[in-house]
Amino acid sequence: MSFRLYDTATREIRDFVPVQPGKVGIYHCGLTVQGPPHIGHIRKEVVFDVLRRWFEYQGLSVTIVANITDIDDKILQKAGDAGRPWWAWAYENERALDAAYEVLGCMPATYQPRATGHVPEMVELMQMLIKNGHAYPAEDGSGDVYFDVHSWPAYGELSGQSLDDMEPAGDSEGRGKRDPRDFALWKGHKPDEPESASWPTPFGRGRPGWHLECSAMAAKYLGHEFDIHGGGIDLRFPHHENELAQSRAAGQRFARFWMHNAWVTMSGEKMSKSLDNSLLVADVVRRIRPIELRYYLLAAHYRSNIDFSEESMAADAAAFRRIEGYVYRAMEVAGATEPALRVPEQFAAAMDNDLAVPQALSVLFDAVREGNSLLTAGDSAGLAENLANVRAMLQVLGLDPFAEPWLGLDSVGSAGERLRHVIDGLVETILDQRQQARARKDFAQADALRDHLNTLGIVVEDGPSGSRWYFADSSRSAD
RNA sequence: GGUGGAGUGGCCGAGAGGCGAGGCAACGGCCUGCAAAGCCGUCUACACGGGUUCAAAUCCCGUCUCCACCUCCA
Repeated sequence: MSFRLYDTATREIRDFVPVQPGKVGIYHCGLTVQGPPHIGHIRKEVVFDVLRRWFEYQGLSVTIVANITDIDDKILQKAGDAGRPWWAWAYENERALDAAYEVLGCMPATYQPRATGHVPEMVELMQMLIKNGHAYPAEDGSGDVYFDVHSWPAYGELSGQSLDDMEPAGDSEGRGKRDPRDFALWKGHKPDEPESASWPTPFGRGRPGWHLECSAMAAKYLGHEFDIHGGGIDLRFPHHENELAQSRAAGQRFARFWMHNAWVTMSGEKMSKSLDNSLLVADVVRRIRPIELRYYLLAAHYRSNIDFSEESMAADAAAFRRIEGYVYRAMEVAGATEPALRVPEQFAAAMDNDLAVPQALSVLFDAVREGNSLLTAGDSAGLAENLANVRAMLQVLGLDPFAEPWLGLDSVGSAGERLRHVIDGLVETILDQRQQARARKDFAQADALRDHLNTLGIVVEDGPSGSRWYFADSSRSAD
């Protein structure tokens, strides 16, 4: 079975055939770095990270380009409000975004081009569009350049809308547009904006108009025809619609597939700063382990909304711990088993079907149950095979606790490592005392020691080969 | 007004004409000194009203409710 993917443009699931055999080019809209990322932003990264891992599992060479929009109205406004230079503001939030990728185990993009670094490419594109009659400099001398939507009959094809049904742009009055639905390719410099936020062009100083940068950068790094263009579903219109129109009008084929992920909502409503219901990644990972947050964000199908609640996040954390607990116990018995090279067929079939992660997870859970039974039965050969399969599946999802980045994530040459070493020794001393108490059937003393560890947030499990312990709400440790 | 999506058991969440997805929680059993973890079992759901069909959560018609987008948005 081959990989099939839902294409927003055609609203159907189609066979995926790469432009170049053995290679996949993906462009997805990174972020406008106006603020630190919330868990809705990062869901998109997790979705595309799983997509990328699935392609790589199949032996394809993946190129991912994720842009950073580092200049726009809101960046200028927020930086101004904070009394900071716009470029410092943008860069600070870009680093926060990179930190969020890393903490959730997302592999870095092949490249993250910044809008401000690609002004010459945008100018070239505008000149071509003007020459072809698809764009025009504003007639009011503002320095704006607009795309002429009437010049492009296919306009609206991505979002299935026709020009006649569209509401005019809210900001169109008093500007030099021929039609209120024309959109800005370039924004002329305004006297009240910092000089540093403008670049020289044949049409005067100004700055990118948001949509143009993606067309310019996608073509530069992925070519005039590439495989997948992605982003959040809200980008479908206007952003992606406009990109598509620009690039096609400039003679490019552009993306073959459009892939859009759904929201993380709060009580059914979109997460947004204006509603004051955003959950910043940096805050959430203080109270839930990042690997559990990753599980929560990928456990639902990427085209379904996740309505965030503490309860559902806790339930998914418990579900993940079921998997993790098995992997730890099995690793203790089976030793350092490497992940299998191939995932089980049913798992692959689910992933091939438009990244049906929920179904893939049901295959994974079936394997975990079987593995737990093998563990009880003492079938070490069967266990090793099962564990290898489970880890192979987890690696595709970026959730293998024994693979990077989760392995030793919080202990790299740090004071944490030394502390952890000390705690290991202390807990084991107490467990030894408890074992001695159990041996002489002093269960009151044994229980008191276990209760004491419990109050410190340490869970003790007795098994046939001794006791093991782990933190009730953090990473595990084997005895 | 236009475009798109959703409503599934106590909760989360797949599926899309017929064989109980899966997880969390709860309860019962096994295991355990007792627990925990694990295993086995129980809880038979698809917004509402019609229709098609041997058979509908799934298809058709109608209704209700919710969400998103319509040039700032992951």
